[in-house]
Amino acid sequence: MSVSIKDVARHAGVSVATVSRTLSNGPVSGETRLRVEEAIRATGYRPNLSARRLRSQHSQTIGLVVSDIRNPFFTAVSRAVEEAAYHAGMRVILCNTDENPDREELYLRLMQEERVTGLIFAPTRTTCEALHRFALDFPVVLIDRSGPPGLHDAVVLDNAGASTLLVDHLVAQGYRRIHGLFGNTSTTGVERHDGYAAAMHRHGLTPEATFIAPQAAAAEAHVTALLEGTDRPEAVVVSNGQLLLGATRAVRAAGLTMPDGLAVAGFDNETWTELVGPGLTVIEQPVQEIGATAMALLFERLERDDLPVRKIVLSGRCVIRGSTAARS
Amino acid sequence: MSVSIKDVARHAGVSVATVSRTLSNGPVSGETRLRVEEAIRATGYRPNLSARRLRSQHSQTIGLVVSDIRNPFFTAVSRAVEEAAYHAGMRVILCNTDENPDREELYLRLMQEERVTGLIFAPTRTTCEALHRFALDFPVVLIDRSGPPGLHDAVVLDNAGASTLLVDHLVAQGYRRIHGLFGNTSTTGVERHDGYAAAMHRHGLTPEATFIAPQAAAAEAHVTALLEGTDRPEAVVVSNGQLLLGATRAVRAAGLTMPDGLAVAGFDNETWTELVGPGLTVIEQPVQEIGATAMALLFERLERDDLPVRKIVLSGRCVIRGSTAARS
DNA sequence: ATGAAAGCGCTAACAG
DNA sequence: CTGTTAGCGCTTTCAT
Repeated sequence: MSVSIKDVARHAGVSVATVSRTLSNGPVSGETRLRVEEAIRATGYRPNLSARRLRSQHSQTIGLVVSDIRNPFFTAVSRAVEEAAYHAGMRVILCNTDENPDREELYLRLMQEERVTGLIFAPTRTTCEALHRFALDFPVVLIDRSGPPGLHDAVVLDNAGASTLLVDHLVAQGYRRIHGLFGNTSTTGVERHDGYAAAMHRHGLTPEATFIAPQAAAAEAHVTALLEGTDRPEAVVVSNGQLLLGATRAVRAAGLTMPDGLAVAGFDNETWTELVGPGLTVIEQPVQEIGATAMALLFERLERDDLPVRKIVLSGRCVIRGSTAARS
Repeated sequence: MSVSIKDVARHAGVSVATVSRTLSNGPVSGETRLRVEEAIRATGYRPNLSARRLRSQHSQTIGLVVSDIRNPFFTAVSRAVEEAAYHAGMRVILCNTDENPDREELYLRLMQEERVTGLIFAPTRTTCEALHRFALDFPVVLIDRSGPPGLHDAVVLDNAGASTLLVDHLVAQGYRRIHGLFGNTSTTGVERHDGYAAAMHRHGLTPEATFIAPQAAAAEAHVTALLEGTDRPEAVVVSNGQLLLGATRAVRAAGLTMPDGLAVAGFDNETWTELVGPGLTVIEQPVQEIGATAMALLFERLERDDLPVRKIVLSGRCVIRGSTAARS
């Protein structure tokens, strides 16, 4: 058994209340304080957070539930969240759902049992729609994907706008037959598709889009098929880092180069996009800011729960590289 | 205030003990059980984990303290750890230290206050040596870096052996003037250096190694200087993914290609190493296995605390790619 | 300034 | 099978 406040009290010859006061800088005489501090050192006492939380009724804990921390987007966001938590004296519980609704549900329950102070959540479409059923009694901020409007605060990218940037750029570079590849589990994929389709129409072009599982292998298979097909597209727009990876592999495996064989543009400015071939044109998301803003929204709502529901839409930046060089 | 076991008891017309028994599948009559379950549903009751932990005196929580979750090595390890925890019904608290000893100390204290069941820890050299001072009363498994022998269980890569693989390969490919670049904050860097130096000597070559801060920018600056210098090396061995990134950038920035301008070999089989230039020759670490093994050691020690201290040394796999093609 | 005592939500004896 | 009760470690009145 570990040493408790009682042991410290005994050691210092005072009551537990006095120890507690010393710990919280309450009213304690200088001499007593010294004795208590000495006793703490001697016993190696460390407060028990479970007991504190039970007594104080707040957990000082933020939940962070994402699909997969290995996705660099979430990795970066999680660092920003942890940083903000650290400065607010809070801790973070991290959960990976693999976009699996069952696991999302399990972890939402866990968040309730932990009595988290607040939750930052990137839900699948499925759970997003069912979120109201959970009767969560702490504030939730959605990131990356937003739910039915008006229910929860959210921080998202201007997905449609970002797609537009990519399509406009490709068109300006002389590309016409531009295929789109989008993830099929999140609202993000849908929004990016819609922006793509709208931009294509505006340019008088015909969108040709496919929704696929958000994994590199799926994208690789699909792009390989496109490249082997009879009417190979000139360019492809790809809706996230994983799919971009698959597309890149497919182009290389086909022995082609960018942009001659296929121009490629996508989302997520991951480390490697700068290094592969002529560099990949991508939308850079303000990842750090997304995490920090989510935490800021959370803290504001904890202060005042009568705030209107806010949806913060941040813009992506188009990083232009060689994979979309002007069509010759 | 959230609903407690008391509210459920009142709602069901039973005592709190009966509710508790129902929750833990204790001896409760079928009819009562139904009434309680109904009450739980009606009230939306969720057990309070702080209270449970206080009462039961175990936290069902694993601490995971790493330098930076954005480092893909730790990202992958953390997923393996979380997976094992998930299956054992445990939670994971994740902390990033940025290799900062102050922050390490703070988080070690937090681990004590959380009364974690066990800790998985990648310490800096500084903290590693001072670890015994903390009097941690839970098992610790070190990963990636091991401390003074005999104190804590550890799961590490055969770093020296992996360096040897790289040097032997480079020499076999015809390279002689092979420079080494190693991180200066962890024991890992030291071991990789030692393996490199020993292998060089064995081949009758002179090691020329530098220890630098484990950041891409530092490696980029250093390799740029090497390339601009009068006696440019033929090849470089680089001790982790971040440094590898910096080295790659430097080669590109100098307008050179691999391996003609500079052959490059390093550690960590990150996604992009396959895609950049002719592909990078790297040591692939069994990341998933490292995390899983660390958790296995932890659980074993929880079962029996009289086990001898174990250090599991896993071998890396050398993935040969174009960046070290035979010297012409 | 200090101590005694209640109680946060829960589980585990112990009684019945 | 079920209820009563004590107590996990801590903070916070309420006295003194």
